[in-house]
Amino acid sequence: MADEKLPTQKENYAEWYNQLVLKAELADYAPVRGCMVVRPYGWALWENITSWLDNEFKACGHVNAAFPTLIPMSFFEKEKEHVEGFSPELAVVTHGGGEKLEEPLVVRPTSETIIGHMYAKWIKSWRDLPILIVQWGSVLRWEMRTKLFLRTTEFYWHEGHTAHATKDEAMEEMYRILDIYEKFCLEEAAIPVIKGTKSDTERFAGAQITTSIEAMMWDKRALQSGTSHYFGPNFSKAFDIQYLDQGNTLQYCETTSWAISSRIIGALIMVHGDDQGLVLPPRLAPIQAVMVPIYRDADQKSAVMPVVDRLFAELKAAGIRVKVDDREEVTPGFKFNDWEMRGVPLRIEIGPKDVEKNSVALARRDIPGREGKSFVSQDNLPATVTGMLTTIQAALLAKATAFRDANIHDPKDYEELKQVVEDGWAYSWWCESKECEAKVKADTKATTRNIPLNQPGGEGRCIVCGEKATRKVYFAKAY
RNA sequence: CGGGGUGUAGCGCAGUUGGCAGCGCACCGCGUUUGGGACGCGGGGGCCGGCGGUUCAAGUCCGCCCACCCCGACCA
Repeated sequence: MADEKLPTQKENYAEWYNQLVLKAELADYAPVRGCMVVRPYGWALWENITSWLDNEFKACGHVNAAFPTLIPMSFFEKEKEHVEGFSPELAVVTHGGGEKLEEPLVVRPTSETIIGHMYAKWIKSWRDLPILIVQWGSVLRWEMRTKLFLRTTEFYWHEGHTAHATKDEAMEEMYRILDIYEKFCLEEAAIPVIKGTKSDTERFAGAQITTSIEAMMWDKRALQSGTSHYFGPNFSKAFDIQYLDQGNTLQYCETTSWAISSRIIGALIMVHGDDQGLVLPPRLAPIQAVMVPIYRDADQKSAVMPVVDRLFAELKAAGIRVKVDDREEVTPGFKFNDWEMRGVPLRIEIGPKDVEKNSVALARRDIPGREGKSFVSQDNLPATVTGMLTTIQAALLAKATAFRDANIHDPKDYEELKQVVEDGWAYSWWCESKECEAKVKADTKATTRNIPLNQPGGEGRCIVCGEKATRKVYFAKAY
């Protein structure tokens, strides 16, 4: 239960975030360092995220499956970049059944290797392709610094792993998924994102191309909110994933993988949250509207509650995720604050005056205080509420988009870039050299986020070295 | 791994020259309250992070260890 005020976002953003996660009962610290317990409210939110994505994946031919948590250590050594990228953060099982294992087992940090191994068994012919499998589960990465949802030792996600006959098909798959991720962020999470390609230094270990969607948090830092990778034949060669083509020639498969993790919940918190707490987009909110009955005594209660019950039934029948807060031990005022902390998009207050006037009071979470309150008729309440939820969903996206756009700058020179990334993003021409990228990082701590797919065209001069550049990139400090 | 900090009731903390372990919130009971975080009265709850040492006596002094949090180098 929310028992205290949060620090404001300006006072202490990190502390605002931590306390919000705990007080909104999204998650709690687990007894193991860096691990979290996702509480029922947080998991309900996650389920709304996963079920939407699951539907989208299935709609374009993907199927779900499950692979083991434990992976032979030797699998990780088969792809050079992959093992180099992941070995620092592997958790390794050395004992089982009271005895030392002959070969250590890795708790999966991602499943390319074991899935590659299985694909090699399953794929013989061009007729077996493509394989489009998604695994829902959790993975473990030994992180040095953790933060609830944003970076935890164990986190939840889906990982899509696909194998194709040709490069074109694999590339198409990578971009198809990136589009789904973008659609999810815009339409469900109300988070504007930028689709783009990662630089070589920011690429996934073992990938030929890594694409990402990048979002701006309230503190103007960037959060990579989803990734989609093209591996070319890297993993196929490491794991012997080969097929016979129509001409009876043995070919290596082209593979991809892609993921959105429970980190996206951190993005929802940081993009929409305010000093009162969480603000959830209606399409993902576990509770879209909460009803708070108001009465002084038994007489008023017996007048109010039948109306509450009737309206609740109507709203529920209309498919709205609605809850009645009928707790007796706390005051309405407390409930207002409590549900605001939890980010419920719409509050419906019903008291004696409303019973008399056939009205209810609606309070929008995204517009705090009096301005967000309106008094509407009880007639056709489901339609009114549905309309309001749609309005709120759109308002959140519009607000987040305006905020992001206002904080992306096009610095004139390197000096200005250094200032800009202190409190925003820079969108600049870049020669794509590691040296210039490293210089920016060393000088400012900002990294390249991605090279957007959507380019202005033409060419310019690298913001760092002044050499010819053909593409623009986003520089920002990132989570 | 480096720097900083904290470990005492579920949470937040106080605890003096070493001398019966406390306060606020939360929790339980009863009553009054209820349109923006109500109040009164009465309760329950402790291996004081762990181990060792000093002492008649340790939450307090000394040593070692452990854990967690915050700030830096890697990552979705």
